[in-house]
Amino acid sequence: MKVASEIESFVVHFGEMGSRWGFNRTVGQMLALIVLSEQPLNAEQIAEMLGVSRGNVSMGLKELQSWQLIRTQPQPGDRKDYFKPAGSIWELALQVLAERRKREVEPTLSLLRSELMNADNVPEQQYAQQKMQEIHDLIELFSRWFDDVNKMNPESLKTLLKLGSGVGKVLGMKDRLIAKS
Amino acid sequence: MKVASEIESFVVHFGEMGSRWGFNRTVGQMLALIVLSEQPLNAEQIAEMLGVSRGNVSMGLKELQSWQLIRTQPQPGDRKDYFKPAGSIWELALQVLAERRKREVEPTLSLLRSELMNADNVPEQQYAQQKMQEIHDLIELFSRWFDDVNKMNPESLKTLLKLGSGVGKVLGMKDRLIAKS
DNA sequence: CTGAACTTTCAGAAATTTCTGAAAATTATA
DNA sequence: TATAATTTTCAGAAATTTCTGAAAGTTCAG
Repeated sequence: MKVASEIESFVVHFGEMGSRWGFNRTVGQMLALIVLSEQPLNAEQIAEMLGVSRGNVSMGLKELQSWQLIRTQPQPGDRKDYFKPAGSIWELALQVLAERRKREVEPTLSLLRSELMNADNVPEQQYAQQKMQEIHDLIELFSRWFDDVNKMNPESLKTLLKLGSGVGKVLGMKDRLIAKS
Repeated sequence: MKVASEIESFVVHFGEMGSRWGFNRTVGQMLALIVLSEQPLNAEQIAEMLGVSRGNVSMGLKELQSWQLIRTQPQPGDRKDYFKPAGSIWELALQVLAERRKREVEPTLSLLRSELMNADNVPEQQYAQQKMQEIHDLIELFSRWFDDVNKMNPESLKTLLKLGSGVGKVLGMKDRLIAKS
């Protein structure tokens, strides 16, 4: 791989991690490279730096665009497409979560809803149906929570995350507070 | 697959999803089956129901145990191992998240820390290093948050999730509240 | 229009992951 | 201790995913 060795190990590692986040090794490495590069990169540069084929890079770029993680930046006097991250690190992370929810969580919720809708009322399936209901409710709770906090501005969100379970202490006071207001 | 058809489609779907959560299709299906089954199941029953080999089930059970998602339950008068979920749906979900953090997030944080530690101070890498620092800080923030809320009891956690960004409104009142207490 | 520059496509090859099933290992019973 | 019941292991087979690179497609300047 033709990048500074300090960066290489991160790019490689990020490739491995990428596969946990819904895209394959090479796509993960491509994203890492684009994020760490101050200048936008073209397909040929990426292929060269990662030592993979031009065709593979083309497919990977398409995938990263479908995730809305990168976008093109026209370079004056050059017909090639140059790519840069579609937002800040923070925005990219939220975008990955949002996209995964759309691609994975929504279909699961739909399936569970329709299963529970058409459920026959036979005793030997009641236990399974109850578990499916619990799973549905849990996923929906997480999903709604994410949807909600995703709308917050990054600074508020950071504050919220830093507070963590400390929020619980504040919550305990909420009723009292509201009564006083 | 030898299970009620209402359950089958969920088990199959859960298998697909499982692969996004760190284990393969069959392991995902095995977990779904064990979770939906009121009675503990033995390896032979699972192999039979999913139509996979006994050896495959043995490996899958080992994996689910290493994730601490299932445990054995001795059945009087039967030498076979019978498996059941290691906790409630809620506990299993948190366990998957906790395990993934241990297996994926921690190594990434370590790598980033050591990269940033040994970073040379050469100008052409400053941008990349700054991005790595941002990624590190973001991951650490999420990680700490999760660690923290993971310690909450399920009921408080549910309340917190339901409140979502509504917490923001309460937070704005926090200083005032504390001043009054 | 023509042709050079660039990108995309996709069939087959390569790499990787998962699965099988028979043999080895383990465990309990008599 | 012998043996029957059960689980684990793992080499090779099968399935799946990813990658290559040449051909087809697109775009645009002249």
